[in-house]
Amino acid sequence: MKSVIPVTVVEIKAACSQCNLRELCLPFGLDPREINQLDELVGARRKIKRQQHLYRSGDGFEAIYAIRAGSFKTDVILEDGRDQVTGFQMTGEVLGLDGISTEHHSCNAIALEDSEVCVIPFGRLEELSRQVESLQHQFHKIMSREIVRDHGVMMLLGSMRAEERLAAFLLNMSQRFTVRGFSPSEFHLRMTRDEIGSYLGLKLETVSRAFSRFQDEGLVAVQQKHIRILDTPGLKRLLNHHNN
Amino acid sequence: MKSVIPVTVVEIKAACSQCNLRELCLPFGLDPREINQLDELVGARRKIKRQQHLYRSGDGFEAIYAIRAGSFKTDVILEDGRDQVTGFQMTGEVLGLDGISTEHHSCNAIALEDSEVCVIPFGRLEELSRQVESLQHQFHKIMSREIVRDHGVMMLLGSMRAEERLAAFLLNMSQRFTVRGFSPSEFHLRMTRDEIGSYLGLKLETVSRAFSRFQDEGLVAVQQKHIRILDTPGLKRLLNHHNN
DNA sequence: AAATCGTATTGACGTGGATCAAAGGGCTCC
DNA sequence: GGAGCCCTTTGATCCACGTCAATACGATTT
Repeated sequence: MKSVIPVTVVEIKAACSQCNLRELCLPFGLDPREINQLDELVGARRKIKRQQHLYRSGDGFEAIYAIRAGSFKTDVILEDGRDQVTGFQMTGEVLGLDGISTEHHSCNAIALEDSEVCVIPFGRLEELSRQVESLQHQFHKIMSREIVRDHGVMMLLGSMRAEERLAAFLLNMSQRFTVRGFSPSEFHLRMTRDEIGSYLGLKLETVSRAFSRFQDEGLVAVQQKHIRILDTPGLKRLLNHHNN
Repeated sequence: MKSVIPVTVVEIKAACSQCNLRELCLPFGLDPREINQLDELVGARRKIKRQQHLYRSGDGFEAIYAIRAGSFKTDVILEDGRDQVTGFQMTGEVLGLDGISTEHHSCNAIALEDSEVCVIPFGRLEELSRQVESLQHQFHKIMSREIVRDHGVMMLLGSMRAEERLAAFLLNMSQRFTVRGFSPSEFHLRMTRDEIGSYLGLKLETVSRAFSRFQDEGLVAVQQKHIRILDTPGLKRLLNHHNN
């Protein structure tokens, strides 16, 4: 348990204009004046400890969240207990879009590590995006991107074999780390094999075995959650040249 | 081939105000004056013959489409030829949202039968939804609904067995027919076993066998594409009581 | 530094759905 | 209204992944 530390005002209030993630996030494409307007509506930041929920399925929907630091998973749970991880989210990505349709969230968002989000009250976002065309458009792009991403996951779940799924996953992670200024070839996964498996529609043992196979073939070096990609073209080949 | 019939003006121009699908579609929640504004931006209707593309992956994005009559499938195709059906769309549903994120479509939309869509130029939709709050909100709901739907498909593909997937599919179709005023228990599928299989991540033989099993168990009566659901609770039981 | 617990790896074996194959059956298009 | 072709069904066999089980590893706690 953390001891009680006085929180300074600058920490409480989000400020897109100062944020180095703004090129990935909602402010993308806005001019400085417009970003200031966005600053005014973005509420306080909220810290979420590892394993804690940002929101739960069924919660009323009031805001969307931009990830300021850390990472999350989203999942859906069936009555009989089965669950499916629907995505992993990194800094600059937006959480909570599922809640718009029914005014209630339809999935759970759980922090994979101690994280921080910017709270964006949705009513006020709609209001501002009626005034700021570029914000409106960027928001629509973010929603559309989520739809396109989901189609990619369907392709993966519906038509790929285990090793292809894992290769696609690793390449995707690599690409997203790269965009954020990290190494494309070496990174730390924040999720367990079980969570990767759930996302990829595989059992954790199958994920583990696929990692081992990749390691044997010299494609990656795996040490628990630490991944070093040794042969990116090799991984890509696994995806495209499916022996049909 | 239909003979050449002179097309009247009222047929050419879409008119949401006259459309019996407006409660399912973009005009939902708008007052009569607002619907008239929407009428003005919705372009001509466009007829798409069975098996023809409404748009293709890679096409530039200019408009979204509301299905006025008929039905569609969307699919994604990989370089190696594998394809994945990402959805089936019915009247009142909106197609093309995938194109917003990159200004290009990322999937194909193909008519399952002779169909007709209303063309909604996207730039003008954004413009109007800056002025009409209820339109803006309805549009956001439609996009969000698509995201939630996709999560459901991921759940299906990632954690369900073949018969559960087909049961979920049938119940979903039934529900959507019901909303449109058709029988919940008796309907005609417009897609082939192969397309159902692609959507559900199964081979067509598996789909066919699952249908036969359902028939043997008295859950449904299947005659090619004509489906009669005999035991809805039975199908639901298949879904929820997964013997874990 | 030992104890504990969650996470990961690896092996042996079972099975659900894929694959291969063949035979009808019903649309579609002349 | 008939020919051809696509679609569907069903059977036999195979294999990728799931299941069950044991062990090992690493991080955290005490």
